[in-house]
Amino acid sequence: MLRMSKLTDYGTLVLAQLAASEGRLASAHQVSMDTHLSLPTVSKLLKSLVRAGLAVSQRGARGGYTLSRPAEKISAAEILDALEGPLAITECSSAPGLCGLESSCLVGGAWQRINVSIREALDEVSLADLQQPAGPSLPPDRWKHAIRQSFEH
Amino acid sequence: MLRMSKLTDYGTLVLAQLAASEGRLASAHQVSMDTHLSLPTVSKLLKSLVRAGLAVSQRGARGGYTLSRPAEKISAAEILDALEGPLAITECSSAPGLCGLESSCLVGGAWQRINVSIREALDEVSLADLQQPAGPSLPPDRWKHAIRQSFEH
DNA sequence: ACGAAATGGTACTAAAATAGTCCTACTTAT
DNA sequence: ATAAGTAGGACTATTTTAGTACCATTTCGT
Repeated sequence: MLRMSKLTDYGTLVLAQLAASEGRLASAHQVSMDTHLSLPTVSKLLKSLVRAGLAVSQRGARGGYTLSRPAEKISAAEILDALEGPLAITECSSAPGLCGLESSCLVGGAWQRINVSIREALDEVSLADLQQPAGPSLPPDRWKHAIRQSFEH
Repeated sequence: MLRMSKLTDYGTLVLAQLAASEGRLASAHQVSMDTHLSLPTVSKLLKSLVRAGLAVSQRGARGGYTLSRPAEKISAAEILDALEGPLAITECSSAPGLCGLESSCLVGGAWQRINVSIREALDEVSLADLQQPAGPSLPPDRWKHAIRQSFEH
């Protein structure tokens, strides 16, 4: 239903691999081997991640990549932002005025509100969390009512 | 960041319009006028919505569409499902075994868990909620910690 | 100083998903 | 009978996404 691109998914793997390297420099080649993703793809992703400030690079022979900060301080939301850009759940929601139907739109900012909610929630999930082996398959019930509550004012 | 297709967004408008017609039949033509969306597009959407069971149709002259149930009983999750299919946030997450990297994948079911969480939350939002004029711009703080909590076990 | 091993940046191509339209068949009220 | 509708599918164009390749730049090691 809600989708993120394959590249973003791969990007998470790449970041997880860097996290697993614990501060040591890892070359694109190495990461490619470890993740079983093609080198050009890994390379492209690492470049984006550096530009976004999630990873840092060391150039030259013996160069490579590391995380720019501990995995605990990198949020899922940042990963999405880095690799998908600041796209919003609907086109209208990225900026006001973009939507020609705005005035007559019955739905107003509903999806937008949901989007904001999801975003804030994703801010609270770190790369370290993403690496954890599968937790409980069903999230707590509180979750279930969370978006709901954002509509009750 | 997380995106849904334009058509799904339009579909929400169409449904909202049907809801606004309060049980009276509305033709595709009428809905098209009211929403300012092109007739072929509206038509296509309405057909999908009928197939998905969210709307019912009356054929023939004077025919048209209505919601299959009150707006309060139609969830945002159902709308997504109807118009986007049961796509998941990542490819892996739609079915186990699809992902060739599964065994070596460090990220495991993390995004999947997030996906489930979002989905359940969206189950609790109704079409009627979506129609409400903008509520508070910032959702309650509880929200902020919701996904977070699904990682604490 | 030189060469090998890296990253940086960009441009390009191919494939897939999306959006949008059109046509024909079927149904029903007047 | 005819007009006003929906049903369904096929088709096309556009846009996104994925993936690759190329060349420039930096740095280590000898």
